[in-house]
Amino acid sequence: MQTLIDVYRQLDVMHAWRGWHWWPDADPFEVTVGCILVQNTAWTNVEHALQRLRAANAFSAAVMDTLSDNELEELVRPSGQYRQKTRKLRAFLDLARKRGGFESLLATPANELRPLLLGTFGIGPETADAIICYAARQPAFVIDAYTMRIFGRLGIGPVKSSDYHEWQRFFLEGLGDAHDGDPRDLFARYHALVVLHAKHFCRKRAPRCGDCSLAAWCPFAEPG
DNA sequence: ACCCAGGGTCATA
DNA sequence: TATGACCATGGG
Repeated sequence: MQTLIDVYRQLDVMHAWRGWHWWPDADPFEVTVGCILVQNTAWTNVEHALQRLRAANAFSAAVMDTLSDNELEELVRPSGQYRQKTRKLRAFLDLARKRGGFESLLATPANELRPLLLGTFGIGPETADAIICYAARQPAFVIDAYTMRIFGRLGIGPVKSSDYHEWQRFFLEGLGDAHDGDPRDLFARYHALVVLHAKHFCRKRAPRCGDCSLAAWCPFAEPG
């Protein structure tokens, strides 16, 4: 039986050469906006929206707040569900303002920040954890459809369940003390690798993951 | 011409 | 609590 750290190391060596890019260096507000825009949406579409926001110089809570609904909708349109997402961004901006600004909000400790985010329209468990992990840079393990798909196929985790917090508990307990160093880095990189891996190897309709080293562990892998 | 993507909300039973 | 409709654009 493979531990979660085993899988992590495997993913790490598999994708290190690929030159994967993620968000750690990006502006926290841009990351936050991306977390909301990417909901059930292909990342390429989000890129287009981010591009437009950049061109409009809308990447601060203060500036975005001055935009009308119509202006914001047009900027965000390529990411799909643009009216919903405008509402969601608006709700987040309201929260930030109530908490003394964006910086102040993200500086709030995770155990206090998470409920605040979850109480905001358009922010569920995954988006909240993604914001805490990648924008606020505080420890949070993000679970998404990819995570459950990959590990479900590997036969690891609460396989029969699709409950977010069951999966999250499984990872937090499983990683527990098995790592050294800052858990923020492990959590952030782990989820990033899962997403990257799934994009390349684990299509939704495919019965199992594609031709990767994890296939050796997959119970559905064809005998080699 | 489909199929679906790094979810979340709301209505119904 | 557990499903299902709905959101909506762009890439494969």
